[in-house]
Amino acid sequence: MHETERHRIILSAVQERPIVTVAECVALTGTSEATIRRDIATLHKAKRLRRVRGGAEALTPPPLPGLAGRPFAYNQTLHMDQKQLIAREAVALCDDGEPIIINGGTTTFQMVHPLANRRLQVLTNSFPIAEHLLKNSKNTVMVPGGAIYREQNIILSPFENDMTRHFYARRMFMGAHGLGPMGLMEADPLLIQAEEKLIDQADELVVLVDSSKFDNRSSLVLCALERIDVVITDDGVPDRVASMLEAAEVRLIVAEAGRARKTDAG
Amino acid sequence: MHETERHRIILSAVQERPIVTVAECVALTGTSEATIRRDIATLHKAKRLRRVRGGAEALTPPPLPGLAGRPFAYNQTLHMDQKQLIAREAVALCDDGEPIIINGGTTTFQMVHPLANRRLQVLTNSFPIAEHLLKNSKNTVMVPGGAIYREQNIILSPFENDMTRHFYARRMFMGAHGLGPMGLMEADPLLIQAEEKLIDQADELVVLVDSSKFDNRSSLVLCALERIDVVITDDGVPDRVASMLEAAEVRLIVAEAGRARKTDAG
DNA sequence: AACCAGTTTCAATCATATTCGATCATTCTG
DNA sequence: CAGAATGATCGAATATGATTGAAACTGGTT
Repeated sequence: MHETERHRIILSAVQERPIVTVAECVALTGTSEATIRRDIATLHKAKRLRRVRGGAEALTPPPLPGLAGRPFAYNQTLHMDQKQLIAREAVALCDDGEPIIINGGTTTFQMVHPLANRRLQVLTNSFPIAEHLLKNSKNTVMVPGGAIYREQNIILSPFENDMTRHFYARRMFMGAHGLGPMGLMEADPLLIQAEEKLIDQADELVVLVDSSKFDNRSSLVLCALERIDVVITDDGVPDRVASMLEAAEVRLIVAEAGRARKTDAG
Repeated sequence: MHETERHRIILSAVQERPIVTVAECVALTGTSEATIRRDIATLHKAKRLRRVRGGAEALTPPPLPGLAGRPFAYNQTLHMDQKQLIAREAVALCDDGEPIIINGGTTTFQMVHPLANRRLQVLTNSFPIAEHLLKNSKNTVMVPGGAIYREQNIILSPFENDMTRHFYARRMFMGAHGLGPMGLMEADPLLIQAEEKLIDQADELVVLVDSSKFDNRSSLVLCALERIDVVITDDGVPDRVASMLEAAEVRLIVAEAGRARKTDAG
């Protein structure tokens, strides 16, 4: 067995489990302990894994997750102020008691704060949103069934017949990776799949995008502009976008910093 | 068991409760006190937790203005040691890669710690279990769809056709309110409903009950003894119960404190 | 408060088991 | 046959578990 082949095996093994022992690698490759040690040492120097006593572990950094999911936590920090303003407008559209759907994403996640003292029926495929609303609010929280994807932080079922089909909401709220003349765009096929399951389950489709999203392009188009009912964005929205939306008969809400928004909920 | 595995388990445990004792960690990992002390000292120096007399506490003070599930949090404190031992035996039954079902409950919740460094496919209707496994392990986590009930901390769908029907597991693990000649008993109708949905979706039905449960009576019988394949309990199990289970051809596993359990998994 | 048992927890030590690193013999490849 | 990769061996380094005496905490009494 060649060196690179062993390396490939070791690396794949180390990603399957939290830790692989030298003995396991020996069994896996049919070579000797000494060789495996040498391989692990090499891979360690090449920063492809971390060497620990007894074996090796994946390089995936400190597993101290405040919120589940690293890419999610990272995105959290971008354009926070705009996202919060936008989310506030979104929640302001809702009346207590109403059923709504919140699709996963970092922008929609910001809705949890204005939702804290409301009483809605919320269906969400976002695990962090469900978690937060459950712990910090009195809203009714529902989730679709399925596997929980760590990276995207969403719950997605491979099956047609799930909880989703039985739920019909007043509004569905979703973020997006981009918004342009072709329509609503996503970067991740998994998100497309998740959104398609929910998109027809509400009267009104409300899209939350901060103005940086108008420049984003992506190969995956979720739906045409005409399918959208409302777009909420910040005051950085260019005129061309505003008229594009108007042409498609999309209601445009611009969330501005100054505007005092009463939550109405009590 | 390797150092990093223990660290993972200790860190996962410390996030669940304001404090974990050395003894709890010993039970959780099957190692000695000395080792746990050394681990805690190491993690303390690495600023991953705070060392206190008797054990360790999380750095992030209290994440709980404890809205989520008070009765749950309360039950958490009862018979902890037995529950942890029992849970450890339960996890020891599983092989990596296997699909299993974990029904919600405070005893089954303890399975999350030995599961921390395993790689199984876990379907659970318990929101806290899903949350913890998602954050502190690499297991595949799946949930059924439905509303999340705060008091019981479970996800329950009113509909017949959900995710559940498509999942078939090697084993289903569940706790119970009581176990007697009539069979398995629950106190809460909601739990009965949740359990009925899952009970037929696995080869083997494994029941986790500490010995105090053998005295409990309740009006709601979930199933007969004969339906159960394995019962895991602590060494306080009375002889009459042991023979009762034997007569019903139920395999009885007694979790004992001393027994070192090697995880064998990786 | 201060004191005193009794208990629990801690730190240090040592024996043992495991793992590592270096060395050298062997095998493979061209 | 040369050169590299691999396997085996063995002393060194490290991790672990048990033991033990010191230190800290507990509750009750004066």
